[in-house]
Amino acid sequence: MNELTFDLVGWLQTTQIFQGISRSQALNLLQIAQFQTRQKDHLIFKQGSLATGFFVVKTGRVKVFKTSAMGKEQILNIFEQGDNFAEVAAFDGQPFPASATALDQTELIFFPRFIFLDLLRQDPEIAISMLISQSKHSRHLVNVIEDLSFKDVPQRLAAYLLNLSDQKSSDRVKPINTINLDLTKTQLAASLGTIPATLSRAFYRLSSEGIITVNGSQIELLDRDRLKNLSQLSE
Amino acid sequence: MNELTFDLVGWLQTTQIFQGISRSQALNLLQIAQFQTRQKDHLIFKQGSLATGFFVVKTGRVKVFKTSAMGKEQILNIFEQGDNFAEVAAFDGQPFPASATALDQTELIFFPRFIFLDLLRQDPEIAISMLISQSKHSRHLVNVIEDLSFKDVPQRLAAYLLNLSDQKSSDRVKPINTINLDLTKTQLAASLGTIPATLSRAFYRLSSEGIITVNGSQIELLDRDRLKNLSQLSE
DNA sequence: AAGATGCTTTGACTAAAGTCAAATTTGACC
DNA sequence: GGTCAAATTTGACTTTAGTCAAAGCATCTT
Repeated sequence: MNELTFDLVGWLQTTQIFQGISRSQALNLLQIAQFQTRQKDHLIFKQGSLATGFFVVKTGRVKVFKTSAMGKEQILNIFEQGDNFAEVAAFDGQPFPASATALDQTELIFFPRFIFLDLLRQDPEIAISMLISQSKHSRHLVNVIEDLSFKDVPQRLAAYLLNLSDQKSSDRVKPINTINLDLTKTQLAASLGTIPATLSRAFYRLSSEGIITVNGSQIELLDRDRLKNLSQLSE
Repeated sequence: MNELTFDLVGWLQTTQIFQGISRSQALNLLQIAQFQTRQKDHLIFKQGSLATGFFVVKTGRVKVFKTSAMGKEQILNIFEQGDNFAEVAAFDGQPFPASATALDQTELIFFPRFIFLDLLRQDPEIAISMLISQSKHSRHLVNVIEDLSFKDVPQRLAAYLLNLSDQKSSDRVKPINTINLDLTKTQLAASLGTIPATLSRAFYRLSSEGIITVNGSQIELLDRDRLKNLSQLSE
């Protein structure tokens, strides 16, 4: 057991999906797991290709997205350290319903499908963790549908900004109102189901109404109440 | 073991989620399961309420949907005989992300959360069935997002009609081109993320272009090729 | 520092879909 | 068969978002 492996075991036990796993199980898993790295913007898998397993993000971020025939992109989810993704395809054995690329330089751990299915049979607790994880992903997808169906672009932006601020403020008493976008505006547009030009106008609208201040990727939330109101009042 | 119970055991073994379950396990399950019926249009659960388990549809159909502050409805999924739904909330213990009502007179089997978790621990195969089922549901949600983000209303309608026709034709050599809508047009609008007025205009567009004929809820697909083309060429 | 590349913003325009209300059709039930 | 309520369609209009192209910024490299 070299030091690298030792660290990984402990780390793996902190992930959502493998919390509660035993050391020896984790070690077994890591024998089988494949370590991969991806440079920024490089492909991890492509929509329609055959899925042979799923991934856990060791470092960096991954975007999972669909591309339309006309080249529009819709980001479905962004995964960070400790998140697992692409379980869907790993379980039903169908092709990936979406593509994935690295947003940063990224280290991934890949778990082949069949081996993982064996593990689930041995340890139902992992299956339950996986079910919980899938539930979270489903909730997120339902949220995206809700946003697309009910909210206009400024409302989706307002909701995104509040969310981002809440995330960054999670360990504080008072919320942080000056936030830095963790995505380029082009990527943000693709997350919100729109295009850069329209997002730009949404930023303009919110600033001209005095709700936020925009300075490049630094956004200041001037009026959380109005922002919240806007994000909830929908079609 | 009365005759009713006997039938149910066999039936339960044919559902996606309990296929492969043993007779004795199925019997145990049915001891715990709660049988419910709902009249047409009656509520099954409401968005935000606490989830204590999940359902299997015995007969009838169930729509799962979100409602916006302004009263617009977005149907997320429609479940039929043998389908399970609301697992998401059953697993993570959070409130239901959406509401559900019966589309027809409906018989449901309800499985309480904790008892089901026990079962998963005893029988990992059921956990795997559940993971596969969740994967299917996730794929469906991704499809809805794709439609909302990439397709205009006539395109979504075209895709829906083709899909419906394919479903009904599944056991035939030649596809059935005369189909009956299984939803009212108001419900269909809510499925496609639009409103009745807009859907009506989409039906008009497709008929005026000679792609379909509309006669109330009976639709004839006149030109499958153009329909397919339309449904795929997107933004 | 200059250039090149890629991201973002803006303008002018078009197209899509929603709003609201009125008209019409449909189906269910006496 | 007639009546009512609900569902659907239509019309006139407004709002929202997309298209396309040009201009403006930023950043990274050499």
